[in-house]
Amino acid sequence: MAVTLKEVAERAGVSRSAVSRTFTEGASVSPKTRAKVEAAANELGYSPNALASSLTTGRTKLIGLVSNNFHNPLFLEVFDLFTRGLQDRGLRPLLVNLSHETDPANSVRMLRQYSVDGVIVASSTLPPSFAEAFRDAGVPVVHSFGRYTTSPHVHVVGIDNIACGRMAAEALIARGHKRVAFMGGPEGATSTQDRARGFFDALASHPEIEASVSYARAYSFDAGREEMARLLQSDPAEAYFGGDDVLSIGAMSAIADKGLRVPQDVGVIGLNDMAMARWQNINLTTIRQPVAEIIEASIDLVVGTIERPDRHPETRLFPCRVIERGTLRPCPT
Amino acid sequence: MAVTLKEVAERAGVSRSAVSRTFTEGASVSPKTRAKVEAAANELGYSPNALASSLTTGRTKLIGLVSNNFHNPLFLEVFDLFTRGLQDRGLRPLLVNLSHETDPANSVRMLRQYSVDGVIVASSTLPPSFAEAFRDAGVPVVHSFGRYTTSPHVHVVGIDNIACGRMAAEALIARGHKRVAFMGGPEGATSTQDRARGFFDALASHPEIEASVSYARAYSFDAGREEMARLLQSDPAEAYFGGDDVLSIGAMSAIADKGLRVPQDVGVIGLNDMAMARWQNINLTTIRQPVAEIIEASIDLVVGTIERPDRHPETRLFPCRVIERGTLRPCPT
DNA sequence: AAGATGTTTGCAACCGGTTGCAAAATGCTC
DNA sequence: GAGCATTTTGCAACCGGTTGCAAACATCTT
Repeated sequence: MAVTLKEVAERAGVSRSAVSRTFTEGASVSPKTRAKVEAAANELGYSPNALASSLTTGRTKLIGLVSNNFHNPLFLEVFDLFTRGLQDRGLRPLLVNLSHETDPANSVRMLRQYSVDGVIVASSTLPPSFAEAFRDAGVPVVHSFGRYTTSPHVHVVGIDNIACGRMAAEALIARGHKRVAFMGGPEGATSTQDRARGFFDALASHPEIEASVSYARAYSFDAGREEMARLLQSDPAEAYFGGDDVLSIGAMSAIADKGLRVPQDVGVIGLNDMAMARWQNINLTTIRQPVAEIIEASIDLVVGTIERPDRHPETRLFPCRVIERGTLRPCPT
Repeated sequence: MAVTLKEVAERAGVSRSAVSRTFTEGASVSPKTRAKVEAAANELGYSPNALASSLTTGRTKLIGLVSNNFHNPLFLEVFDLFTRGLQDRGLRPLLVNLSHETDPANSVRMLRQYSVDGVIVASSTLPPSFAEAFRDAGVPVVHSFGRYTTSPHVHVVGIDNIACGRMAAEALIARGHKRVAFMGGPEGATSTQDRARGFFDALASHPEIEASVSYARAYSFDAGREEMARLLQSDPAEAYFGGDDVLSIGAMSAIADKGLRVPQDVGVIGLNDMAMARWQNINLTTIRQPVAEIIEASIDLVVGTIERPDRHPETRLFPCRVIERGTLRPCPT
């Protein structure tokens, strides 16, 4: 079915090597043969088989894009940016949906079978050991939206979740709240753990402020709504740091159902700044995660590691900032 | 770096063929050699190179998943289901983000370079000619969420958008509305054209009902909001069929800002039933598109076409149904 | 015009597998 | 244990490319 090198070579009256070289960047071909080859290739509609060439070059230009966040609207933006960013560099994303899988062995084996040049693990909930399994298998890897560790074994790109937690606490303090709370995602998610830690760190120097914590069972609307409904049954806090935007939106839905107003009765600050947060009917005050920068850096890093595999593991953290909208009362002036 | 067939063969003391055959379904190997080979393979951590074998078998198990809908929350569900469904069948999705590209030539060339076994075009806005370009190149293809045509040139799986438009009109009529309107997505999108057609078809037999139409510039929150804000400046209809859920949610935001209530002052019915539609703070009455069934059928169809490439183009349309929630007043009894 | 230099070319081996074929091994029957 | 059918095995060619190497060719000196 497909046209091969050999057919082009015969038609152009040259050797197979000549054809191969015409399609290889920086190979030695005279303008004359190149012209002959290109003419023949056009007539036949030839384009080289990337997989066959990968056998000898050792490069497939395939990048495994591994994620378990297929229910978080932020990740639609993430996939959009990753696929575009990779395509712009001539790379192809091979998507792996982890869903409930937590053992990296299968993913590692599968992606090695396809000889991916590198892997990007895009997840804020997977443990660092997941990405490390790829490194151990000799596959260049970066953990995007991953957890910061002081002695990383793999490249990590993301935000400083501890700093974000702190930032959220400070935002609530600055608004004069005396009873605040952190409503996290699942307790096992690394991002939740870190955000909680930063949140309470910042509050440590404010003993006058009462703080509490609870965890939703998932980063989802329903979980946020349920958890907030539960919280509102007893004595709720004045303002909540929701571990994620969707969670916060769910929480706000429970607050509204209870007949309370946001931000007058209960304040909410989210995290992520997904597209939906700025919808006027949601208008969520939140902490913005610079998704585009994180993704750019992740791609740069994986490409860099492909070129120099022994490169030292690096952590790139991007600063977040509070986006003022309507779910937190203004700072007293 | 990677372990090869040859090394396993040497270690097991057998020929390369023997090793190949142990990893090939249904090949002839004695239990004894199989055991030797498996032992050696385990010790070395060998797993066969899928790309190399594809050279001779002609199968890569790669499926191109082509889409331009990276801003529609429904498509997060779509990608989730596609990736899982493909993985469950041992296939690997190679994701292609079309963004602004409308010429299929590049995608076709690229996916042929990677010898994908088949392609799924997942888009409700691309014209049929897009998928046809793959078929013309000899690549098995199905257009998922595509437009129904009476004499299809490629497999199409989706919904009957004309029937959906009709269903929406009937829902509004049943509720006793006398002034209704269709607020579509971009006028060029095939899905919008068909939904409009069905909507007005159904109204043709109800001359007493006044109907109007307008188009938002995109299937997005902002576009829906803008368009509805414009509509509300003059004399609005009693109830709107929004061409899509996100569009409808945007429209409702404009309605709320104007101080009008849904459904008492203005009714809204959407289309898709994306996860968000059932969020209690949105609670959108909408027409449900059976996404999971569409995706299952798409995968079945592309797999079937890979096995029998000359298979006659087929159209599989799935029935939609109205999901009653809170944005349309109840039917008078 | 011969020699030195640089460029272009084809040969042949290789990348990591698969597979048709014939030889070797095995299992059965008598 | 010979004779036969059946299964298992290895050889060698092939899939569609790339690349080191040496020969062929072109270009430039002197």
